Amino acid sequence: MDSPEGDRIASTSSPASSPAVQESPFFNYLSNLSPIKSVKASRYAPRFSAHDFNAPSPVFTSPHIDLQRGSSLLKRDENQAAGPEIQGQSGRKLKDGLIASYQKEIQLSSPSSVCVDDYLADAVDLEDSINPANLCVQPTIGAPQFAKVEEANDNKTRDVVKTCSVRAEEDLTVQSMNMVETTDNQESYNEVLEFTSGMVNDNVESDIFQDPLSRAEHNDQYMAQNAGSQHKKGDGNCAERLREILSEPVKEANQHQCGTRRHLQFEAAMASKRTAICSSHNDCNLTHNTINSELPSGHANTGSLVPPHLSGIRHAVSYHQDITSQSCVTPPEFARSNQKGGNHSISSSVPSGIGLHLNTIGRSVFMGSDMVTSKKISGYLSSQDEKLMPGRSHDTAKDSDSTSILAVASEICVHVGDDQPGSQAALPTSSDISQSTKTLKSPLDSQRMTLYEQQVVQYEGKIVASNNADLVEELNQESPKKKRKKATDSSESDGCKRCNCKRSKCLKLYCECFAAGVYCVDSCACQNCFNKPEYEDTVLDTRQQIESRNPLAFAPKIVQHATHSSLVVDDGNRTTPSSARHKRGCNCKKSKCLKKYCECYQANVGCSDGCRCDSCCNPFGKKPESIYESAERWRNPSHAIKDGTTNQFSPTWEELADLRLLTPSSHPHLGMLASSSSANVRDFSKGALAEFQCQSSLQSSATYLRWHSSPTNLTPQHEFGSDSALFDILKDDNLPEPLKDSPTPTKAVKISSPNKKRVSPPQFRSQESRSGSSPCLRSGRKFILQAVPSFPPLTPYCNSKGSNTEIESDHLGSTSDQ
DNA sequence: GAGTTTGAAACT
DNA sequence: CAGTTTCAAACTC
Repeated sequence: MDSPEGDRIASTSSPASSPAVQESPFFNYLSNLSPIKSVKASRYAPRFSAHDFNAPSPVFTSPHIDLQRGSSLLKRDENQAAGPEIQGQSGRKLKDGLIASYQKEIQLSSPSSVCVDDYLADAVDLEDSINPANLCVQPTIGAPQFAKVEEANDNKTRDVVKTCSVRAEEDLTVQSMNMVETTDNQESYNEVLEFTSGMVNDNVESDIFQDPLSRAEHNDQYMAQNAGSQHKKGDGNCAERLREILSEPVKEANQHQCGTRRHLQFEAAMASKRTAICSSHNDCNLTHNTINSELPSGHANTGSLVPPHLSGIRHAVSYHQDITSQSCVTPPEFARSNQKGGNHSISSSVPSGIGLHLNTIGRSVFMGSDMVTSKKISGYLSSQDEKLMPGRSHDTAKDSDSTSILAVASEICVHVGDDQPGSQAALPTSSDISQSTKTLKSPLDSQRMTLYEQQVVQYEGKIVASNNADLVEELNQESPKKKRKKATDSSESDGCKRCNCKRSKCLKLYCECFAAGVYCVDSCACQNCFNKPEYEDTVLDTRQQIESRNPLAFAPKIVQHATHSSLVVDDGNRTTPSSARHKRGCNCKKSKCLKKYCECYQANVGCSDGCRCDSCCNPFGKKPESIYESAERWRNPSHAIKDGTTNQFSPTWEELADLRLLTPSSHPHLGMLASSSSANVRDFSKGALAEFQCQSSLQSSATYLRWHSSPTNLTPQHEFGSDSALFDILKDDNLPEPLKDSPTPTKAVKISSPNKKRVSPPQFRSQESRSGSSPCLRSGRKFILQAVPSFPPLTPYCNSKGSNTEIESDHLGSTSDQ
């Protein structure tokens, strides 16, 4: 795993490419990967070629390594004209030394998003920030510029433009690369390398990252001394140009130095936004300077490591490749990913973590690779941006980028669905979204894509947000007058948040926009709204306050339980149609989880034992009835009537056994039988389904009872599959009897009821004591135990994910063989 | 569109 | 931590 990276580094460490190295097999290998014919050969054209988006073959299994490696290789390929051999070297040392620290920072910065960040850390990758290949993303941002450059016949003009671009690059390596590009002789390469090396060191130790202007000047000096005349010419202009362009951004640069990574990303996003403006003035390449200028001093030394880079324009393409590499896990999706190309750049923002104000993603992430899409959309958006969002849509690139991101996100959603069938219910229309995104028209899309972004985040962290289904539809509803109407019309598309806040100033979680991590838009009907870019500081402060109370306050409410295998997902299990669950669970008392008052229902996910809802009839999956409730219901069938459920249930074990057949099972042996019934269920309309499930609520609970009452029975995977916690029951079954008894129900209940309102087990225990060895009691105890880890969303998701998944899969394997 | 219902968020 | 209040979305008319 490491060897490729190391090899690559080693190979690139000798940019001069000594004959020995060049003739080495490894060098040949690298050459094949990214044949660099000539320094000046087709500098830009190749960048837009389709192969730029081809992901490296999944030679290596490690996502992380692959990401870096693949991205670097691709980047090199993309940047073939830029002398890739050099690109990595200048920053190599810095990168190697900082990767660890960066990842560490990521982990520390957002406990809840550790998994996501960690997962993306590589993708976001230092290499990306260091790698000159990032240049290949520039065209994405400043496509007009590059087109201009490409069309320019005057080499000097082109060089000047490029040099300016180089100046704008925060990555010194990039600068050196461009310098190299403008230089034909090998000596210049060496000089550049030396210079770059020095610059890297300087930047590491100085605030040069924070001051693009000084950097530009620095470069100017250096160029004047070391570079050719054309460089001099361009450099001087560049410095001035930079000064002009950056004057405003720099003013704002140091305003926000909260130091939190999330904040940084937000800043970066804003910087990118400003950069987009610059791009419109053919100064797109200054973006990263702007970004850097906003980096908190604390991050200055690790400038290239700071996520803002990731959300920068340049990274779009290269990062998309990273994502693509990730997609190698699912080859079919991988191909799709490639098609989407830079859309994956959205993920670059993902590392932001849960708290990221997601609007910024759209701004910060310039979709780079999806040039075609961007261009297509930009034309349309440009005509509407100012119309619909005069204060925000400063350039079409931004929106087009966002739109592309949306498409990417949707694409990723598809991945999620494929990768994790369990998410299908949570993301029922991921494919639809993908299609819908193709026709996105409104600039609001860029503002409202955050749910998709969330999905990306969730995907990265095995967290899946629902609510994306009909977002596009609502997004297309542009009339502010119909805000409320829209929300109603798009009831299915609960993803879109157009708040109507009157008293919260849109700075509380009451505000759906704020809660979703997006700024309010003009279409919102809110009053006295502070959730706007103008009040960025206020928003961020408020967010921090809220997060201080609840670190996961801005986390997606719908989480993908990583434990769910395909066994559970597609079986139409009424109780748990999907592994996606509401993070905290609902607390419905009257709506029976049949209305959008219920967050679970609203998210199109089933209730789980994390919910405290009463009389749950959630058509997407009812809350597993506690053993106590089941027992109560069993003892007092009238309760079913009281709850609105029919009294079809007869508390006899025989009938329960029959009822069990009605519960679709993911069990390999039961699945077919169960699927038939589940298929019928799926044919029901939603309401009918709800009713059906409501009526069968007892059946489900009965199933539970039956399972636990008959240890020798087939494993109740279909029920357990819905919730990883349920597998603990099975695990418990495997425990020696003494161990089984050891966990006290009290403890279990405590843990299992994050909201502290779940049914307490004491009653059940009393029942158990009465029943003695009754299977029912036994199962009840187990159920309580299993409920312990039921919904651990408050803990870093990935922490328990892996182990749970392993355990679950192992257990499934073992139990299914039973 | 106004008023009511509902449940999450915030507060005490 | 439990109860209460506030809030805004969802819903009804």
